[in-house]
Amino acid sequence: MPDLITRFAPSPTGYLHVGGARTALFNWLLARHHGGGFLLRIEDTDRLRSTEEACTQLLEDLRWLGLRWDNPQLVYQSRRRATYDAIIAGLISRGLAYEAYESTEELDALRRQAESQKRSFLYRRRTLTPVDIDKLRAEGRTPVVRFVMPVEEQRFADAVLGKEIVMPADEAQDFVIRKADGMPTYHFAVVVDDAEMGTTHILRGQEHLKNTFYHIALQEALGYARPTYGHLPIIMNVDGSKMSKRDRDKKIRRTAQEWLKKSGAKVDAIESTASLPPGQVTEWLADDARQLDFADQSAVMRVIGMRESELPEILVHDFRRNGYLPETLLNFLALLGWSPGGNLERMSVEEMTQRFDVSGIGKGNAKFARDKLLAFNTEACAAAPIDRLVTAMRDFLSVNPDSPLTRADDAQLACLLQMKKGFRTLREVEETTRFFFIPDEQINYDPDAVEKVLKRNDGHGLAALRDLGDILAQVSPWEHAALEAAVKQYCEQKQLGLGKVAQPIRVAIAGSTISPPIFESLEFLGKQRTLQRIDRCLVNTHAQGKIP
RNA sequence: GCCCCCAUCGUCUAGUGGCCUAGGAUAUCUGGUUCUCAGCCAGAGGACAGGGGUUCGACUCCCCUUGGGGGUACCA
Repeated sequence: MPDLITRFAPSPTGYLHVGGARTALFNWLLARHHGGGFLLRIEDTDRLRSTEEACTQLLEDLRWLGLRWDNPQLVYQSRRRATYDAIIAGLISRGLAYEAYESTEELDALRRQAESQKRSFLYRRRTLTPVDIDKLRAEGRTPVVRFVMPVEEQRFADAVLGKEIVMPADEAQDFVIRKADGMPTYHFAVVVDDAEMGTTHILRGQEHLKNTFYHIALQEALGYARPTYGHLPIIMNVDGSKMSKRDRDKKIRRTAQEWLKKSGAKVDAIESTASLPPGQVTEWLADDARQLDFADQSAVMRVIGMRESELPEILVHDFRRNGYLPETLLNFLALLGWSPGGNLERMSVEEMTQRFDVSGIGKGNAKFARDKLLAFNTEACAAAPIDRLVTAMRDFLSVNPDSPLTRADDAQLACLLQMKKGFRTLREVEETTRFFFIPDEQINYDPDAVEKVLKRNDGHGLAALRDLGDILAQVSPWEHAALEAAVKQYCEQKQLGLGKVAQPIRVAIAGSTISPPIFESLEFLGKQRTLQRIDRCLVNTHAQGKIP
């Protein structure tokens, strides 16, 4: 057994949040740095929020990031009821825990009352006679179990904050350890499981700072060793708001409402086009508290013409779908709150592991600014060997199955990646090269591009395109060097800059003013398809009139 | 309301009493390169929240104010 054991203990509520990913990463780095163990546990004691699908998604994200856990058998808290119950029975028999019967409403009233007196509400044990208990039970109340918190000062040393955190005796209160539905609360399960799993170090979010007093009191009552605690600062949005999984849903909701207003379409049109059950979108739009699941979100987005890149990236899965490399995300996340010291920033996973140290973790909250992540990703992609990029592209396509690039073979992907070198994300590669894989007749010409490049200046662009169609037809072999030579010769002849000639070809083959370098693009597209697209473009543009 | 944590360029951060006229990254701006987008190259501007102490000397230590964040659940 290694002498340092960390763990990551998420609740399965869907794809992994970047905040959770960072917590996992720090625990993983700490374990790896010391040659210790990193364990995974699923905290699914909230029956309403936990689903099996969510759990699968969570594990998928951790695997994608490369954060491997060491326990082949995952620990699910929901399957450990018997263990918890036995320990709770022991506490009750020792007088360290007891049943309490107040309803939620009664407790709320007490809290409000305390607040009106400008103090905080603390639950302390009230003595109940057997007669009282019979009466409460007769009323049909199901008790919770509360732990008898010792009324004394509690303190622990926080490894991240670098100081002792103290709770004075008069803040002690008896907290719930078993809910009325029989499930343990988080506070109880976390303490028991960490002890049984041999956890020695716990890095977790700062929202748990004050819970730690409950946990150490429980550890003392149960004779467990106290792990080292470190509370991590929280990751915020750039505007200072909390980064929430709901931001995604909110944004889709807002865009859908705008779309409905603008297009004048009915809600059920969205439902039928997206092939969702009738009423689902209607109910979702009517109720702010509702959320669509991932697949349904995508379906709605397709109908209202919303692109993935318009969504706030909150989940690890969002970054995967938008074409970031996992190692880049890890590097960036690590630097959100941790610094190895000095000016070192770009690090491989190995370097991070080597240098990781809890004392280098910052104490203040950090805002999640994407532009720096983008820069990291650009650099990492530029530095990555081509086969790494092909693998990453395959992975990207596996979570973007609608992309026409799924039809490309590995050699083609490698070629695209090389043509687009300097790209920022794999999504950018996808968006700027998908025209290669779309049937010629499905190329849409961007009206602005057609106007600017082909029609403006008395149709010089169109004229050039017509000439080039004939010139390109003569080029052999169909390779970028030969193509370049032919086109440049034409430029010289006509006293034209290359830009005046390349752009019309670009619009003709890609439908827009953006593509990989033009001669390589022509080579990739092939002679026949290039000439077909030029013809089609000429015909289409003529059909719209205004031809010189 | 009550309790707790935190505070360096827009953002992420380096800095642990003199090395700081505060370093890096990113973003921004200006120039250059290029067939588009991106990239690349060169340069510029930009921060120690405020006020008190302590000290020969404070970005660094202490206190207060302000600001930000968290908790205050039979959620985790």
